[in-house]
Amino acid sequence: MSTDSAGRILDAVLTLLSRHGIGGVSMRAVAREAGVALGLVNYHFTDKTGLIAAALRRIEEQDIALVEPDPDLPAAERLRLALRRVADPEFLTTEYLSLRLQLWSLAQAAEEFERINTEAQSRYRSGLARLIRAARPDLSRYECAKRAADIDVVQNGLWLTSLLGLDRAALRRAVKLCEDIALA
Amino acid sequence: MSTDSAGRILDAVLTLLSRHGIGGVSMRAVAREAGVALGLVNYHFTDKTGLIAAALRRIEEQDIALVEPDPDLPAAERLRLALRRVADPEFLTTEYLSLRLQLWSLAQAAEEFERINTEAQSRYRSGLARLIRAARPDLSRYECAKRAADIDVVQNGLWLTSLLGLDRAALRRAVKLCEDIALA
DNA sequence: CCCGGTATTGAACGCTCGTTCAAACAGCTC
DNA sequence: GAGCTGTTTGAACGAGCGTTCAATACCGGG
Repeated sequence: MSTDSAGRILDAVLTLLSRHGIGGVSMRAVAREAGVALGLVNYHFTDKTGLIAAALRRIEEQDIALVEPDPDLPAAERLRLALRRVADPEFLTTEYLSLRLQLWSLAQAAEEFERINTEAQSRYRSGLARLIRAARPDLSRYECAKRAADIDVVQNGLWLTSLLGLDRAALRRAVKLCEDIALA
Repeated sequence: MSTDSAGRILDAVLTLLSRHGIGGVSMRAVAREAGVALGLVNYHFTDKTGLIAAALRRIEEQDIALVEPDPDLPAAERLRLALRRVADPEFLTTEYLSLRLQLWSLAQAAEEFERINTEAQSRYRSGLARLIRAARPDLSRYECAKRAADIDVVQNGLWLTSLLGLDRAALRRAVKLCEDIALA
């Protein structure tokens, strides 16, 4: 939770996005949720598109942090940690998953949103490839990128499917599948 | 493409949903896209929620048909066909993929949408399990359901990731992964 | 104490939204 | 052709939307 008004407004956007989808995000609803006056939203952010883009960038930063864990750990441990963290109860809440889904689906609404999305996706994937390479220096850079792409597919499926209802056992099997791909 | 006005209206909803997301679907935009007057939309469908729910049901039927292929083929062939069809160029167009994404993200907007989604998902998964069981009668019913769940994860990831940009080789590897899971 | 700029407020604007409805139109039977 | 039933039209309504803006509150430095 943020304390400055701009931060509270961004938090409000993400909360509403997750709760009701883009249809629930109006300038008035955002102001109400953030506990500020309507005019303040347009004071901090030029327009609605800029507001949503700022909220999008804020959440994407958290994603990148997923594949940049504690550098003091041994490489293999860092990789395993990163692969398991996507299935953490912390990230598999309905709020967070539906927020992710809403962010993805925003891409169709404006070109800027799509650019932010694909950029974050490729940053995430190359971060993952770097982790694999550190844990498995015997593999070529190309092979690591390939495996990162395959893991990305399974992880995206894991997120999406668990939003639609996925049992715990299937979830564990998916995480195991990712580890197998990374370390095969 | 439909010829009756109600069908043309549903087509218009799906077109607009895929093109601009839910934000692009207004009663007026739907009427314009379908080439009918505004009032006719509310004549065929009680309100906007009912309209979108009807469009949702229409597209889900196509999905179920994916796992119910030609019953004359041998079981193993039917399974392989179903697994490959999700990666067909016919289904991997941006229009269709972004439509799928929009449908998923609609679940947050109304309880009815969410119910339609999860219901279709479980119908699809059990259809897939039935195909696996027919191809591999030696497996237990439970094992087939497990494999269907695993394949569902990878397929969902395949769809979602290819919307964000996935190379052809990674796509082929994902399809192969599904076949390996089914026939292992 | 007052001044400067930054932060914040809420009323007001024009616009689009979803819904309603009386009217017109089409196809049909008698 | 009159009458009936089911379609189709577009104007109208009130509500909510994003944006603008003059007015107010806050606050550190002169």
